[in-house]
Amino acid sequence: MHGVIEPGHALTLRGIGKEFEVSMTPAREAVRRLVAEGALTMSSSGRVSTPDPSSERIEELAMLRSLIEVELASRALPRAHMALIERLQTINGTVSEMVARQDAVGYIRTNLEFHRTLYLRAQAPAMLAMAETVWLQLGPTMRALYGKLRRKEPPHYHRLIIAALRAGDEPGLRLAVRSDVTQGLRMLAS
Amino acid sequence: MHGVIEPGHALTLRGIGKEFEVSMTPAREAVRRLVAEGALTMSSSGRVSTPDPSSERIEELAMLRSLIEVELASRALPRAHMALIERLQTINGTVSEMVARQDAVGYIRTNLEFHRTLYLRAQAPAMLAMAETVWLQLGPTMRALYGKLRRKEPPHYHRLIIAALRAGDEPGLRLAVRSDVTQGLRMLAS
DNA sequence: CTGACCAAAATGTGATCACAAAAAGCCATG
DNA sequence: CATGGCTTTTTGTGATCACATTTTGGTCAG
Repeated sequence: MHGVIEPGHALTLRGIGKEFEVSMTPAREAVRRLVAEGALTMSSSGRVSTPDPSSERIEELAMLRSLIEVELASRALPRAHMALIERLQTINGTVSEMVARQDAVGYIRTNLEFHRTLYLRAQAPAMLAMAETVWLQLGPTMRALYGKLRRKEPPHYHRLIIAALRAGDEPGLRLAVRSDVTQGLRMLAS
Repeated sequence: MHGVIEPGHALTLRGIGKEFEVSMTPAREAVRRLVAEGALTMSSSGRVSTPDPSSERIEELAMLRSLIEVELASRALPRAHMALIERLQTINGTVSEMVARQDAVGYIRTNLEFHRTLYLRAQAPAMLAMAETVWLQLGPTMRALYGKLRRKEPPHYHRLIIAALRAGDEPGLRLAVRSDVTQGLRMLAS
């Protein structure tokens, strides 16, 4: 989810087992789960690797993020108090720091933390779980994306999200979230 | 997914293994996958059972169906030719037959087949997979719902969907799909 | 240098087992 | 008749093994 592993990287059950000092059985169960969630892909022969989605699939996943996360943000809006907004600003500061430090994994992690913090307020665990499933599928891809666009400034749309939350502006919030989610991935898909 | 098992039904690894004439290992892997997809829930002690979602969770899942399936239908619309519409009408006839026969499982299966047939035209496998994951979570619940409302007439909104497809009416299609998806589940959630 | 072929190594699968924890019965006690 | 405690049974977990298949690596012919 955090882009620690690049797209298309192959994994083996025995390798995972050795890495975490367990036998093949727990490694197999973990891999099965991750495959079911789309975090890993399994070839016809049973080998697993991180997904390397086509641009069409990336576009679909971006649309799913947009659909689900806009709804989550919208549900979080009426419950977003000052303490939450301040927390989001703090996290956003960390995001900027990661950008300045050129830390791809740190950037992805804190960026997702920003979104998750907001969406937790929506009190919608099933929808949040679904959103996180999509994040899982996009993890390696987001890392590759970060390497491509070499951004130097912190995310613009995060500021718009915070501003819309502060103003209680629902249409503005929906637009800002959609833009933030779509922005980077649209570039990678093309 | 088809409501063969009622909500809250408990399953055991050895029982599943015996039922399908395999050892515990394949049963475990299947259960792990189904738990990851939300088709089964796992207690803290590792026992698995069919989900029996709260009304809040049902409402969330209905919203997810609505968000995803409206988009799928919208994408399928420009590609929906006469052959597809006729096929949908045939399936819809089978749905009516299942309603008349009071066959809950048959009704759920053909109803989902109606939706899947339409959405396949959207050429969006990731979105379709996500929708099917939601169906999986709602399977047992839909069976319980069918027992509650004892419907006698075939689904009204399916006709609206077909009519909108025929007319190329996108707003009408979106509304019809949203209504069809929400209709039954809203009743169960309350 | 390239490609095909073959041997060797690596890998996933399914089965079985021992063990600890949890659930289910069961019995005595109030 | 209900209830608390104890025993028995059931259940999931992790480990290990044999086996079939796939992948890999190297070698040789063209």
